[in-house]
Amino acid sequence: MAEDREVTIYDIAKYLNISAATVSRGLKNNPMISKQTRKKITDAATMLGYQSNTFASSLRSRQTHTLGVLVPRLNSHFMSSVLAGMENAANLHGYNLIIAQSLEDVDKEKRNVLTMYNKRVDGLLISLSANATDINHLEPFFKKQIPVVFFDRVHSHADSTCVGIDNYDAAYHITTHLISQGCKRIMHLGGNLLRNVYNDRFKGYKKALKEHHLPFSAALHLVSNLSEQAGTDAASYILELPPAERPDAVFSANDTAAVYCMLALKAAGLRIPEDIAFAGFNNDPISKVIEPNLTTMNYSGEAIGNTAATYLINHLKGSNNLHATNAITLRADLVIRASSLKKDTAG
Amino acid sequence: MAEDREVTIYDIAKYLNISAATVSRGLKNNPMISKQTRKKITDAATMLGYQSNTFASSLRSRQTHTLGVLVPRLNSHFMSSVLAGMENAANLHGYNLIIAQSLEDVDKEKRNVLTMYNKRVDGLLISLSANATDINHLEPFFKKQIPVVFFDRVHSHADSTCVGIDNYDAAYHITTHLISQGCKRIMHLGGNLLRNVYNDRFKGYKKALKEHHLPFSAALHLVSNLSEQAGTDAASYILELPPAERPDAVFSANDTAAVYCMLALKAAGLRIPEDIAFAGFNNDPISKVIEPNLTTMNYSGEAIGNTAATYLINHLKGSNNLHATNAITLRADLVIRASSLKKDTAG
DNA sequence: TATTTTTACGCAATCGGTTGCGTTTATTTT
DNA sequence: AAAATAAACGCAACCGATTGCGTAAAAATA
Repeated sequence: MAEDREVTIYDIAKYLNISAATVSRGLKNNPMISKQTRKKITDAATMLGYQSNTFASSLRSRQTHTLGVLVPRLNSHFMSSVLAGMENAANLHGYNLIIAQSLEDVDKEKRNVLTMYNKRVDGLLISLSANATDINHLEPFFKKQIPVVFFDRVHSHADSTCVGIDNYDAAYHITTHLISQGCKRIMHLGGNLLRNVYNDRFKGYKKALKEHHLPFSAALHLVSNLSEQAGTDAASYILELPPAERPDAVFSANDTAAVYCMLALKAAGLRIPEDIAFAGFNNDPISKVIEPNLTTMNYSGEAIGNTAATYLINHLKGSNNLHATNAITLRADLVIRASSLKKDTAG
Repeated sequence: MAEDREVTIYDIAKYLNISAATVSRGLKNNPMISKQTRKKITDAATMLGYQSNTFASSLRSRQTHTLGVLVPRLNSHFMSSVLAGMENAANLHGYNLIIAQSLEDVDKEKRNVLTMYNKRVDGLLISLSANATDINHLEPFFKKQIPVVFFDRVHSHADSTCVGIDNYDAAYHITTHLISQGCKRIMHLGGNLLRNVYNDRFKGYKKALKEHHLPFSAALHLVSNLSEQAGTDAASYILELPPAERPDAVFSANDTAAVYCMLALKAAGLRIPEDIAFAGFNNDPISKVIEPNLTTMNYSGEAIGNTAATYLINHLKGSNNLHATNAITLRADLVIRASSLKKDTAG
């Protein structure tokens, strides 16, 4: 009873007594085919339950309508928002997403890049793993002119565009805010300086210090993976400092480390923000739950994902050009919450 | 200089003066081909920079080595963990993932299912959207014997397997725990009862009540989408109840609603757990940040994702059978934290 | 050495759309 | 009405790997 063979354009052609070529064109709304014929074709297609075979199509046309997405880790609030944004954009334009994670491992990143390449993705969206020192593994893409868009953890390249926020500026503002609250010894919990996001935040932090004639102290700059544990460790570090050398504020490059640092310091009896003010980065859900609520930098992962994917797709469709655009910077705004409010705002 | 054409098995064949058929077989380690020839083939392949064309392969072999993943929302901690688990399993076995989200909309779910079908995924991993009343849209898959594995938000079907936890049992235990702490008026913040996860949790909650001769009151059962807003709304609802009718505990079907309910009640001056105890579900990161820390049900999204994907892949490889297995239940354990500890544990 | 069995490989037909180019039919121009 | 142009469609060769079946060469057996 159930037909085992797939319905093909040849079946439609036979059914309508026309050629398969016409059917193929008709299904793609090729103006070369008359309106009436097109209608007949699409009608017959739905009638017969036709489903286009993407392989045959991709094989011949060399287009997959698939985008590769490579991220360090899938399971973070930020990254899942990015993916949601990308999925929206892709879905809207008839593209699919192949998603893989490098788990912060360059070797896995390389393997995944190769897989994406083999799968002939039409374009690649990538956020680099922590320990990637170069982007030589992307050469096959550049060589074959397959467009690459970096997002968040980017790496400048002549043939591709970067989508993200201005981390330098954001960190500068957040640090300035802490200074405006009267903080003078501001610690920075930073990430791997190989990655632009952490490097830029570090630079923005230093710039703000310098501008306000505050000294930069290496003792107040901790580099870690910004995990929960790293936050807790930072707290221990702070508590072990001689009271006179303790920071009166902490600017963390992400909310997770900030929150877990706060929790440990609160447990040790420190008051926030009176004894030590806090600011994070990301506007992660936990920043609205910790008490006092965490001052942080808000930017939309969904917007980043959506923008990056849309931009890539538009490039593929020829309506814009990656090579002309070096970077797209999205808005990020400082969300001031109780964790950093030392002075009366009424002041 | 740069060759534009792809390197194909024909190039390898020509290079070695053998047939393309032999090359094809040699690349797949077909024992029909002698060891030496195989070696020559693989060597020539890497030498010439050969990359297999998956379309040609898929077109002919009718296998895509791609799994479709369809989830309600990508951006939740739980779901991104699930995806991470799936990605691991898929990557390990040489499979790829095509991921899409339904945004809790059946229509989008239907469209996505169709896309996956068109993309000829080898199998489908799906968690149903909130308002899906049936799974008729999966019929094409069942009809074509393409394996389907449900996870988390499942729907029993003769031809597929469900992977998740025992929500009934988990809710029963969590409610029993609240009762053991002396709570007598336990409210339940539940989700859409169409979905097994919420329905089962509701039933488990009721069973625990009944077993301890506590009356079930519809006034203490709120159904919502369990969002932040829903949690806040639940708090308002509680505060508006006559003091005598107020619950002395809340069991929420997820952590988000629980946490936002707690925040609002705390702001209103209620003490947790003294005035009202709390328990959530999911062990979301926020449950460890809220004060007091939230008692919740912990289960691994990664394990669910990994198990579901692995099981599907094994089925595809023929080493196990979906039809024989109705459901796979993973472990979930109660994590007791301060939000529900009314009695001295030393007691 | 003749014959059977194995082993190793080649032939050629797929899989199902796509597309350059040629051909027919309809429309416009002179 | 004849000629020129445009519109609509068909032919057939792809795209690159897979695989059933056939065959030549090598090994085993008689």
